[in-house]
Amino acid sequence: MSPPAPSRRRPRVLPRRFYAGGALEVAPQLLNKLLVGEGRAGRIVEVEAYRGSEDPASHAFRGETARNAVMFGAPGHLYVYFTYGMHFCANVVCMPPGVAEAVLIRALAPVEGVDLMRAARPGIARDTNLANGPAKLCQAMGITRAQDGADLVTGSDGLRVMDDGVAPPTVPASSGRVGIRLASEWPWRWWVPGDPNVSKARALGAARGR
DNA sequence: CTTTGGATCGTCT
DNA sequence: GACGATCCAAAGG
Repeated sequence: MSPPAPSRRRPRVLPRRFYAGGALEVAPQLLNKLLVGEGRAGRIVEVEAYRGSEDPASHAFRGETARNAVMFGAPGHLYVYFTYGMHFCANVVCMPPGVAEAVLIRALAPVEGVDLMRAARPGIARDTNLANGPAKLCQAMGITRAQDGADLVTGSDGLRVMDDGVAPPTVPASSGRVGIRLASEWPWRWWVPGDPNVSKARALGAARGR
């Protein structure tokens, strides 16, 4: 009898074709992948899908502007936006140029460079509070509008998404999307069941999973 | 533990 | 001129 195969292997960059499909397929597949950069790495444990023209909650719903231009570009790039006058949030762009779909990364489990994440978020006591929210993880990873458009496949801007062999959950937990008014009931939020780094959503309707 | 309000400014109407 | 794909501290149970 040999022991069970280890779930981790040397991390590999996800290929461009990983992002070729729609946000609804890519989002749950991104769970347990690694966001790597700036000497830091975090495992993606919570995501949300946004679909441009068919989704009234999407930044791309009303067409292309200077802010959301990256969403209309090639897949595998990072769309970073500024909101609430002080926060950044990061999305992975899906689908071919001209079709604006993206996956918002909502939470990371810190994996590497925790000291750097702490330095970027002074005053945070517990590791599970370093990146358990879309703006928190940008702060922890050092992501700002300077990384808008970063290519996550070539890593030319210092950021990559990698696969270390940990599979996505067979049955991810899901619920409606957080913090939006229109179409908030659409079940396009997914997370790794039971992970302590998943964000604490404010008042949210019945969630499935855990 | 939960609830509430303030911070702060780019973006689009 | 209004409103966020949010976070945090403070106050109450």
